[in-house]
Amino acid sequence: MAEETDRRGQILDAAFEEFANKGFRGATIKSIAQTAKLQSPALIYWYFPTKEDLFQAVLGAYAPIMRAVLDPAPLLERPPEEVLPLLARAYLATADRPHAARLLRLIIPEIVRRPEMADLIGKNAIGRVLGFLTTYLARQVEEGRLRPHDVRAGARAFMGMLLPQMAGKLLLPALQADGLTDEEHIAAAVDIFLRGLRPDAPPADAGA
Amino acid sequence: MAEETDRRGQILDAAFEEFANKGFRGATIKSIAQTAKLQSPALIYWYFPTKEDLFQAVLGAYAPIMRAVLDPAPLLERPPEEVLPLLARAYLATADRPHAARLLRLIIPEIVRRPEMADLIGKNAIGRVLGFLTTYLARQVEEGRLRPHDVRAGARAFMGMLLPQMAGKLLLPALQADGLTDEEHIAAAVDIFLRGLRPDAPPADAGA
DNA sequence: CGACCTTGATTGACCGTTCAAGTGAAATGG
DNA sequence: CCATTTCACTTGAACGGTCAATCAAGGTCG
Repeated sequence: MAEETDRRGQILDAAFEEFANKGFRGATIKSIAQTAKLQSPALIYWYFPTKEDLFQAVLGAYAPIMRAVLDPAPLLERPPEEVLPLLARAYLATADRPHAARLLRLIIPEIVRRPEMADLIGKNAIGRVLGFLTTYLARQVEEGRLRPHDVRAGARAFMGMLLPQMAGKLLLPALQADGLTDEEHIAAAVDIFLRGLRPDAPPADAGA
Repeated sequence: MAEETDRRGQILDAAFEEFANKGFRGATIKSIAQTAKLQSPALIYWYFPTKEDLFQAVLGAYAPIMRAVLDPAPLLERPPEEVLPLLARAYLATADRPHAARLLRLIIPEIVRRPEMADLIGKNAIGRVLGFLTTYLARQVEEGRLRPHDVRAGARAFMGMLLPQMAGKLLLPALQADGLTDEEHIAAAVDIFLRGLRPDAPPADAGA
């Protein structure tokens, strides 16, 4: 949209859409050229040496879309009652942002087929969110706001609780049949998680 | 393995492996024929009219692998402390069964590209597990073993808590870096979930 | 013989990619 | 001031390769 005058951006946009809809193999140079309204597919090769390079360029150009979700701000000091709903909301909201949703649909199948991409996403995206949550939970345990537990599992569990809802919006519309809204799910999930980790039986010798 | 004498089964096995490794488009009739050690790819067309039909046949032949996970036995009456770990263990164990793992790797990308498959999986597989969990949780709430809550969200949350661990085994080996074992994760997740839904603070005016 | 199975060669479509020829606007030179 | 060269960009046509699918011919049983 914003790139209509810029040929390179025009191609990048079209390639993004085509790759997201049909996958790397399913999207063809010709179909990308058509989506970009080029008169000839050959033009793509003026800007990108190969289809694979175009794919990587699309990834590089649109990856920053996820930055907001991946860098969960300096919330380390805020209490979980505040942080977790915030995180959950930001997380589920990505499925409502068309570009982010398309990026996810683009990435998921490629994770399955390309080990390097699985490594990249595992370490840089999911690993980072999980890493933040892990240190955050550990900190909250230290401060006595959560009971001691395996924070690696805690982080996985919290992130995971949101995944089926996410999948319902992104991939499996059938899951939305029961009409559970994001806010309802977030409220219930955060409630279960927080009650499950509430330090309601502190040891007698707990100091500050 | 068990089908080596049966040509049709031999092709089905090879097609399963190829489709799971390379996807529908990536696997070719020729590569399937090579994997099945056929002298000619044309033989495939004696048993299956088209590549698409072969794909559907593979799905039909190997889908029953997931039956054990999808039909969670008549556990409705057992208490959650018993049922949830059992369910979680059966669920995560599928990633260790090579055939089941391959089936999942086959299905996931096709869910993204084929809306009909998304519908099929959403309703028949995930929907069924979620459905069982929903009615199970509702029953446990009725019997006072869990506190009242939105059971739709509860079911999603519990299933979801296991997903990151599953993903680590199946798709994103990078997530296994922290060395969290299945049993550790199951223990921690079930613990959080059960404490989070423990009916330990009944409202004052709670009736029967 | 005839039903079932197997094969090598082939077809037509489409793929990613290349290429030589063109375009038009800016830079150059007289 | 205009003619000419230059160069970034664009185009249509074509190339070699691979794909799913076809087919006629042969083999192998009962």
